Amino acid sequence: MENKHSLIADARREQIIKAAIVVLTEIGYLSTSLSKIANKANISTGLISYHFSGKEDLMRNTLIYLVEQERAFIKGKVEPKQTYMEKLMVFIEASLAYQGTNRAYNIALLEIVFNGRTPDNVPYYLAEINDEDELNVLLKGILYKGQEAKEFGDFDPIVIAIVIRGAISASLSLPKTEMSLEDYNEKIIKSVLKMLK
Amino acid sequence: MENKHSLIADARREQIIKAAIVVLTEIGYLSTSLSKIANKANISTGLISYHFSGKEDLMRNTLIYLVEQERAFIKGKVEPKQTYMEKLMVFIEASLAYQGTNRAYNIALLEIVFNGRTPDNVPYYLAEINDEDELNVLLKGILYKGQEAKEFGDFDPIVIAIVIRGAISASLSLPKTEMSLEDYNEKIIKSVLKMLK
DNA sequence: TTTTATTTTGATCGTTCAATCAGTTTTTAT
DNA sequence: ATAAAAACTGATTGAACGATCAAAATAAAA
Repeated sequence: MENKHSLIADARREQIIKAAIVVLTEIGYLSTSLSKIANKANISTGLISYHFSGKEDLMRNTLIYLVEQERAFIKGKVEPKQTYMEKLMVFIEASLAYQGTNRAYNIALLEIVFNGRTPDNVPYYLAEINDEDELNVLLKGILYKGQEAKEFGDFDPIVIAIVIRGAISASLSLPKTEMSLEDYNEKIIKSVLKMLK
Repeated sequence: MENKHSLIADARREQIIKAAIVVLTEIGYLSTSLSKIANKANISTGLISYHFSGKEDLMRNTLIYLVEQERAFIKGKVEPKQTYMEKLMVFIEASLAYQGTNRAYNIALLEIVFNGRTPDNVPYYLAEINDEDELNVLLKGILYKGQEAKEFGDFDPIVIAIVIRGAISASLSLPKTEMSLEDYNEKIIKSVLKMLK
């Protein structure tokens, strides 16, 4: 049904989304307006409404775009690895690296997650989509299969997945003076390994 | 300098803050307006401006109020304990319990943290106040002193503190069907103990 | 009681915003 | 070359908001 691919429209939509990401990062969701996004993209305000059904729709599509970027990056690093131990370590390393090198993307994502709402008016950050979140599924899968393959010991994959993802998220507000991302990565992996015993 | 205590004014300020918490939880920061808060508190809009210098000021004071509530609750549970191991376990348990029984407060806090900004226009969630955060100081202190007292093994208290607080925060979006708070508490403590070895 | 200070109201002002749409330009199809 | 469709502009509209303030009500002080 969604075959209505116009290359021009697709390129324009991506341009608008990228402008939205920049504006969100610069001034936050609260101050972000369609006219500021249009200005950043050097287009008219009406054009945004032409390509998106409204501000909510633009924000939802921007969120989808941001999630997909991160997902593709991490999945691409994890898949080639053979053992589940390697997959897990690369998952953590790639997640931290992505956050470090794409800070603007992460901030924009947070701004949307904590302000945007689903069509039922439920905040994204409270919506139970987290379960279906592909990265969560990937991580839980690694942990579970690693147990089956006797690479890991006994633990609840759901809980450990939550802990690992929490540790990754926290890297955003790492006091830069105290610890580098590399140090943090090393220490997190060390701690995680203890939990897998 | 701040001795200007009028009991009437203080009570009114708290009434406004509590109304703000309810509105924030119900409709989120984005949709929260002074008139909606005034309406919830059954007062006129102008009265809010009389007691607070503006919307930002009200939100900042509401954040302070919310942080203080949680801090007092947790610190009250932790302090009576003797060993650092006990203190740590109670810290986790009390944190989870507070989040479970004060969901509205937690949601309001998140709404402000992810939308409010410091006077320098830095988002709270990116401001490096996290270090100075009293609960963080408390937790890091427990871990550090527990090491000194040979109750715990070798690890970086800063990293472990981040991991533990991340796990606590994540409880907000725990899939209720999959796991109870008690289960989660038990499993988190089990995992944390492994990390302290 | 009278005066003064504090507290409260509610209407109003200027601003910002999302959305709309009539009209223009550009692209595509015939 | 012509017609039709798609892409785009920018001004406008109406709603919501934060802030302000003159005036009213209440409380405190004299």
